[in-house]
Amino acid sequence: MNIAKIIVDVPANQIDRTFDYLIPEDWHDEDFIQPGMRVIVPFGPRKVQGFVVGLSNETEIKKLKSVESVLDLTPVLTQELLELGEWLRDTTLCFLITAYQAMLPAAMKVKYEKEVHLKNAQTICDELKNLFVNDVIQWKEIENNKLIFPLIQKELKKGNMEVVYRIEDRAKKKKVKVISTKKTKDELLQLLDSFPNQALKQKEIIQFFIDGPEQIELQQLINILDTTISPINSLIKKGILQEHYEEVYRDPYEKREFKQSEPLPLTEEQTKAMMPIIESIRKGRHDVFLMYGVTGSGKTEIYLQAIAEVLKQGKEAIMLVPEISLTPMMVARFKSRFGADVAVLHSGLSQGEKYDEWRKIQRKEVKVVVGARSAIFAPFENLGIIIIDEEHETSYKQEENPRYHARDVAIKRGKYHQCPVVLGSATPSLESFARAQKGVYRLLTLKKRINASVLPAVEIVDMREELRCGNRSMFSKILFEKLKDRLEKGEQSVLFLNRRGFSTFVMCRDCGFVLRCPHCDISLTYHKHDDMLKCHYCSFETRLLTTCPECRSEHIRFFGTGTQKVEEELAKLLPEARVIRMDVDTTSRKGAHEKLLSAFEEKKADILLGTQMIAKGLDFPDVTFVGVLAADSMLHIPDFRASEKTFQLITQVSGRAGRHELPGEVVIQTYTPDHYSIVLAAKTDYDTYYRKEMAIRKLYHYPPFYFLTLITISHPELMKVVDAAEKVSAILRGRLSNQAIILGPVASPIPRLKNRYRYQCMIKYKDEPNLGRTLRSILHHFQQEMSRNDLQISIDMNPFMMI
DNA sequence: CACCTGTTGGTG
DNA sequence: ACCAACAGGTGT
Repeated sequence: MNIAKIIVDVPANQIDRTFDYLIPEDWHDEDFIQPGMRVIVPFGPRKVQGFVVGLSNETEIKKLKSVESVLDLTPVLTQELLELGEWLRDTTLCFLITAYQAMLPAAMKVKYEKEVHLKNAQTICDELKNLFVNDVIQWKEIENNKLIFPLIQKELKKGNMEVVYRIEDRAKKKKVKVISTKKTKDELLQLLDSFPNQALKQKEIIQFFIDGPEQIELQQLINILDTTISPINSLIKKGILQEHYEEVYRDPYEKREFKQSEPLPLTEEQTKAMMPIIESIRKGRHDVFLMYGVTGSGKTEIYLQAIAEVLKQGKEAIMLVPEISLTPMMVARFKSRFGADVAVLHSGLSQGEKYDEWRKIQRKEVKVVVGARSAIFAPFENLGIIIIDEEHETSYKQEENPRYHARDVAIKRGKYHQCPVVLGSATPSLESFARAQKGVYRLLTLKKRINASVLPAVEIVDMREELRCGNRSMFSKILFEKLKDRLEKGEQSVLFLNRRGFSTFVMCRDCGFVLRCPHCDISLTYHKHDDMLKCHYCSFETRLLTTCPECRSEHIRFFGTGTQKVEEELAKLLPEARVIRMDVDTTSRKGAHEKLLSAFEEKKADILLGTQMIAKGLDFPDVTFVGVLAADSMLHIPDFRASEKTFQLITQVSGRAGRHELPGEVVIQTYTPDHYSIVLAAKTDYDTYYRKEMAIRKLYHYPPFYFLTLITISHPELMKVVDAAEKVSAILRGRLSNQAIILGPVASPIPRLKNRYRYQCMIKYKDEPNLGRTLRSILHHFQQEMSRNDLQISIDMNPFMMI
């Protein structure tokens, strides 16, 4: 085997196939190069990263180039993952290289640097020479410089300089300096006597090595002896100490202690739900379970015990949790049960920390992974179970290429490993529940909360009625009463509002002009603390205007309520209440999320006010009241899942109340108190909701009755978009069966985003075996315009975001 | 004919 | 994607 088949890191249509490379002779006999390894190969005039996907002895290519170097000593992708990548390519229409990159931590994607190196320095004038640092200059620094660039080009042509494509592997292992002694303890003792007395610190250090360990981490030594590096360096210079580097893992949880926890006793209902899973694990069967259990019914304990069973069989487990509920609480629960067997992967970690957690998995040093979406690609080779908690969460769908759904990947991997997949939720997605009803998934039901707590009492408040009664504030009378009541009792409340910022739009009272993002066709949100208007879809922000740009009027008013305004309002009405606000604006800093939550847990605040991110998984014993300020804020978005999302959100938020001894109460404020998703969520009547929603989905040809594919076409010029969109739809109509429903082209719900006009086509279909090929040929057809003319066509074969 | 600009084909 | 080679137009 002297030829490697390689997928190179060039995400383009024509390159999305293997290229053959010669394996250098020195690596032949030992089978050094294996499929799944990352390599560097020459590609055209440059060098790129690639993945070895196969080996061979023959090739049709005459003039083979050789593999330049390897980045890994052992494969980073298993055979299973290599095949999984092909499946992803086919099911999500991405490039194979994109699929492979998605499976690995970002640190393993190399960085490309284009540099110019000085070769014959003496022939080059000093002016030019001075630009170079150590005979090197970055291409980026000169490519746009009209004066210098031509001069450099000339020198390149003459051969006095050369272009070098440098590749940087970001996957740097963290190393620490370790200090040890060269001498024996007796020698050290002798040295100590002969040491000058003024070298106090040096003597202390020698004493340390006489009493203590053979070696110690430099930083620790400095801490323990409360010294600096200089006496240590002196001792090294004297040949008494020596330094070397050791590789360590960045452990994000290093400073925390986890008390060992034991399995909790299960209720009868829990046991009944768990047994089929255990059986499936023992028999090595690929069953998909849908565990439908009300909030607080103890699903997590079942997960933990199922995982324990898997570990007993010597196998591994993946547990997926939505990004926002991957709280320290959740991590602690796993770490305290499984100790050092757990790796955690989530977005709060730095690139290096993620890489280290991943490496623990690869080296088989852990058996359990708890993580967000991409943890589904954990390179385990002996999987015993995959669990997806809060199965209905939309964050399991990746909204960029590869546009995969972690649930689908989980089932695919479960099939490969012949292991069970458990989907858990209090509000299952219609897709999953429908499959459970059909018997495709096995349904496990938990109807009771553990520790006998009852589901909270829910009250719906009609805000139109409030307005009629003269209450113009954002709090209904009853919600305010309850807030005050909890405050007096010293119990905690959670307030939920799915809008960040201060005001959701700003309008001129005189002419009705609404301030919009110049790039996005979206109204700007006012943020009070910095007095800025911000676009929540791109990074645009601008100072608040005091006069209307249209009519010069000064009657600019704020409309719509965001979390910042609620916070301000609370400070006015309940000045004694301590409020923690949690939204993207207060949690963007690293660790802020965690800090705010633990402050609330330690009862340093009375009210937790927040968006989306406080809806899931939080479990605080003293929270007895939950207020949903605007239940319909989600209901009116242009998305067929709007009502499903509303139902789920209300149910989830309500579930935060009264989870322990104290009973909980929930108030839901809405302008549409009769909407079934709100009424039924208040009653926690999933079954009725399911039936009602299914009827609507059937009527309007939506999932789970039909499959969807959404094609979004965008371009800076409107005409180009319309033109391309019409062509796309024509191709679809020409190629698909007449059972497929093709909608559009129409302008997208957000018709302009980041300076690009957007049109879309939607396809609803039941069975369309030619769809994949048709879509590929569309991409093929437009590939020139896409690479040259700024046209973008994105195809989502199972969209969750309709904008 | 030098120089700029946009297009086209190929990458093993 | 990125590059090199090519084609065609402009200007001195």
